[in-house]
Amino acid sequence: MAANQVSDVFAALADPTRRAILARLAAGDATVNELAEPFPISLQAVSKHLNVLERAGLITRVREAQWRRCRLNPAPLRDLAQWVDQYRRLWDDRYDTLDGYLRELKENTDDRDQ
Amino acid sequence: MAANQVSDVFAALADPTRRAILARLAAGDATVNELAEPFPISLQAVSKHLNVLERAGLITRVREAQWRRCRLNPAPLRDLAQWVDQYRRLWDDRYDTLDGYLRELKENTDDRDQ
DNA sequence: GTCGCCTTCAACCAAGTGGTTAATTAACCG
DNA sequence: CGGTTAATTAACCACTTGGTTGAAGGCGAC
Repeated sequence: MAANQVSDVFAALADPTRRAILARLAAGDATVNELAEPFPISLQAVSKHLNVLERAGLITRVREAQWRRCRLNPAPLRDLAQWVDQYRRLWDDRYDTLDGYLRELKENTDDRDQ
Repeated sequence: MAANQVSDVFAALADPTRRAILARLAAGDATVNELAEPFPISLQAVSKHLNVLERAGLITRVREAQWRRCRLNPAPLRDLAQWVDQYRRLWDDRYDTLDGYLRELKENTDDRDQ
């Protein structure tokens, strides 16, 4: 995962509306109208949020007749879980020494990005 | 974890400089000057980044003589790991049915925030 | 083709962000 | 006390962001 992609994913998740959209999409695909329905903002604003999520790779949109169906793409979330796992030893008491050694080894080889 | 705190943590992590500062602090406490040294930006800019990290709860600063020592606080990262774990079933094949049931049960009780 | 629905594009606005330089505060040292 | 070092605050700037309204594009139905 390149550094700017990490930034894009974090930035996308920094907005509560976008997190709510993701939560909705976790339950299944939806159209833009369906996604916009719960929010007190304009459809255009939701469309902008979807652009941000798409640029971050968190969703994909496919044309389906006159609708554009949105689908959650979990890959960046998986990468995020890996990223935060770099820091697990800082809070996880059950993080044993061998496990810690392996993770730090991994940090120093694959994980050149912060 | 309140919704705005989640947002603050994600927003704080959306900047590569701030992620690099966290990575440095994971190796041990440091002063502002020590943290600023690797970056091509002014000390004041680093100080601003530290404010953002502090507001997000990711670091704490304590006065020590004429220095101000920065320390990483892993709690928000732990919360983040929990947040992203809500979505684990979407990418993890080894996510079995019982585990899934327990997690969704948990989502519907503690995790009212998106 | 024309109407209507779903969605996006364009232009704008207020507020926030990441950076700068200059000034200020805080603490130690002589 | 005065000087030095560490760090923050203040004021400013260019750019981004999240929202708005209005216009336009795509597609199906008639």
